Amino acid sequence: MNTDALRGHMDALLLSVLEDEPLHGYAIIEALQQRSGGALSVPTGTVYPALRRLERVGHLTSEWATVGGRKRRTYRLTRSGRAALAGERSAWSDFSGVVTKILTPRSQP
Amino acid sequence: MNTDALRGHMDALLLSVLEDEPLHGYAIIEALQQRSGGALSVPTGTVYPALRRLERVGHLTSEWATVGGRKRRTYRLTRSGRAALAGERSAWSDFSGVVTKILTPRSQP
DNA sequence: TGCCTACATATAGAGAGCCTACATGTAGAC
DNA sequence: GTCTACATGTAGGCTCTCTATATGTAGGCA
Repeated sequence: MNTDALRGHMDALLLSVLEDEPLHGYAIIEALQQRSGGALSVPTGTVYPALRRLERVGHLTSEWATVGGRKRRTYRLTRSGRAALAGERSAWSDFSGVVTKILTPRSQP
Repeated sequence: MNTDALRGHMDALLLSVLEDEPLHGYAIIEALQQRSGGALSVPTGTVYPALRRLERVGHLTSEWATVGGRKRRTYRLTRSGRAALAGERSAWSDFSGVVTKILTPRSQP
């Protein structure tokens, strides 16, 4: 799937996978892949900058950890992030409803 | 609604409103507004360049007409455009399914 | 007569955000 | 010793949408 279509919805996806538990970047990519049934393969060059952007605006916080000799930066939703997620869900609902409506064929009007 | 979220889906919408009948740019904008129940207000600076782009790649053809002293450029789907529309619908179905799945809360897993 | 709104098309410049490609390094399997 | 999986990050480019502006006609109204 062309993730270019995700433009503008990436934030929602990232916030959503972080809702239940904190994760590091690599794990987030895997979570997106699993939850999409393998359809979504988001490149690292998209995820890492996006996570930093979300942290910059206050929706995420991060801390470094070392697990098995590897350094991980684990991201966690802030209160603001949870609010943003709720907003994104609502926006997605509206948006997808409108697009679906317009895309639905109306052969016999 | 923020039409920036439409990035990547605008083509699908334009092709879809042109499916049943040829329309000119201004009428396309009104059609999008009506079909969305007033939620979508796409600026002219988005629609006109997009139509030209779709014509350039062969999904649309256009011809000038004068109606009531005003010049209109009426766009019509080509065969390639119909095929593209089918592809866009399928892509939207996949895309929205994946996003909805990931955004759906999973409180009790 | 002059102004305003609706109709109608178009371009320039800016900005956002996603992409590809590359850089760097560890751990463990073979 | 080499390869794959794990793990993070930056640089530069590209596409598409946005805002703002320009141009012009038709018709209503004062």
